[in-house]
Amino acid sequence: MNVQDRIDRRRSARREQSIVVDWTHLSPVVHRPEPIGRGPVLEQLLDAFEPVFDDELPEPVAVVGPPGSGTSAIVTALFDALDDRLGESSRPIETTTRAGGGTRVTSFVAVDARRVESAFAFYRTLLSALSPEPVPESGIGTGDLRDRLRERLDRPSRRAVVAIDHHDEPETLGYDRARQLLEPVTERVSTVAVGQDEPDGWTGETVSVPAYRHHELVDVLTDRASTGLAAGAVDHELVRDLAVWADGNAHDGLAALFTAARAASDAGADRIGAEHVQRAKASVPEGSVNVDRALAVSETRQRVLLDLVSIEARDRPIREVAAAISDRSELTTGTVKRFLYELADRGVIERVQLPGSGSGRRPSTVEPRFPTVVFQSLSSSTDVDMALD
DNA sequence: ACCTGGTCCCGGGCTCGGTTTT
DNA sequence: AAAACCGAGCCCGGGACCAGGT
Repeated sequence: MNVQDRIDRRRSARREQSIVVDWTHLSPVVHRPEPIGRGPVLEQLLDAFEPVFDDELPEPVAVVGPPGSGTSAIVTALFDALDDRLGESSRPIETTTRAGGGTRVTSFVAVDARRVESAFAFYRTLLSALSPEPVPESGIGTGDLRDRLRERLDRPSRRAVVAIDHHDEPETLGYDRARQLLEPVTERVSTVAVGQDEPDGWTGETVSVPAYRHHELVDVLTDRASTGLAAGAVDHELVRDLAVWADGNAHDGLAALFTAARAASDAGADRIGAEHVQRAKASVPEGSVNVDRALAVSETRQRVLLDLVSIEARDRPIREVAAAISDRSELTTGTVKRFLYELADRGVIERVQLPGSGSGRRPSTVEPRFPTVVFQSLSSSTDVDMALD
C-alpha cells in the first residue's frame, strides 16, 4: 500500500470515527511482504537456494514449523521476492532466436495445497504462474494441461522451484503426490515441502522455523496494530497480554486481535478494552486450526459452516444439526450431513461424542475448530452487511 | 437381532473451453 | 462467422453398506 492510500484510510477512519483503519492489516490470513524477526530463517533458506544464483536447480528442501510459526508467511514472502528477481517478470522479452538459448529464468511458485487438490488444479496453477497467457479453468483435459506445462518448461534455460505449502494437512495435496505429478518435468523443477512435518521418509535438508518467542510475537502484533488500528486504539499491555496468551502462535494472536477489534468496533468503543480482549480469546477455540483452512473450502461448504456457528449446535447430534442447517439452506439434510463429516475429516470442525440415547450407536456432535468471528468476517459467502469494506 | 451413526461411492447435472458443423 | 455439440472437472444428491452400541 502506498502513502496516498494510507492517508486516505486514516481520513476515512477519522470521519467515521472507526478504530479500525484497515482490516486487512489485522487479518491472520494476510502475510506481510517483510516478515518480522525472521532474519535467521530467511538466511538459512537463501543458503539452501544458493544454486539458483548460478542458474542451477537447488536440492529439495523441507520447511517445518509448529502451527502459527509463520512458515507459510516466510516462504510466500521469499518466493515473491525471488520470483521478482529471477523469474520472468524481471527479464526483458525473451529472444528465443538468439544463440545460446536466451536468458535463464528460474520461476518461484508457491502452491497452496489447501486450495489445489486435484491434478488438474495443480497443473493449472503452475501453468498460470509460468505463462503470461490465461489458462482455461475447465473444458480441457488434465493430460492436455500436463503437456502444455511440459512444453512450457522444455527449454534448458527455463526452470522452476515449486513449494507445496500445507502438504501434510488432511485432504490436501500431499508432497509425494505433487512429486509424482511433476515427473514429466522433473529435470526442470525442484520442490520445497512446507508444513508442520517433513514428508514421510524425508532424507533431504530441513529448515526449521521455531515458534515465536513472546517478545517477538509482541512485535508482530504491534506492527499489525500500528497499521491496522487508529492511533492509541489499543494499549500496549493488552497486546502483551494477547501475545502471552497466544503462546508463540501468530495465527491465534492475530485472530484474537482481529476479534477484539471487531468487538470494540461493533460496540462503538473508541478503543479496545480488556473486555473485548476477553471475548476475543473465548472465540478462538483451544487448539484452533488456521482460519484459512475453513476459508479454503468451497462456497457452499462455507455457508454450512456459517450456519453451524449461528445455530445452537452444542450437545445436539449431527443428525439434528444437519436438519437445522438444511432448513436454512437450499441443501438437503443428507448432503449437509455428508458435508459435516467431510469437514470433520479435514479438521475444520471437531466431532465430540455425546452420551448414548437408548439403542444404537453413540451419537456425536460437531464444534468449530476455527476462530468463528474471523471466519464470519472473511468468508466470501458472508452477507454483505457483515462483510468488511 | 435390531437400531442408529458413519463411510463410501457413483450417477447426473452444471459450467465452460475446445471442436465440429452449419 | 455463428451455432451446435462435445467432453473436461467439479459438485450435489442419495443410496448401499459397514461399524458399533443395546
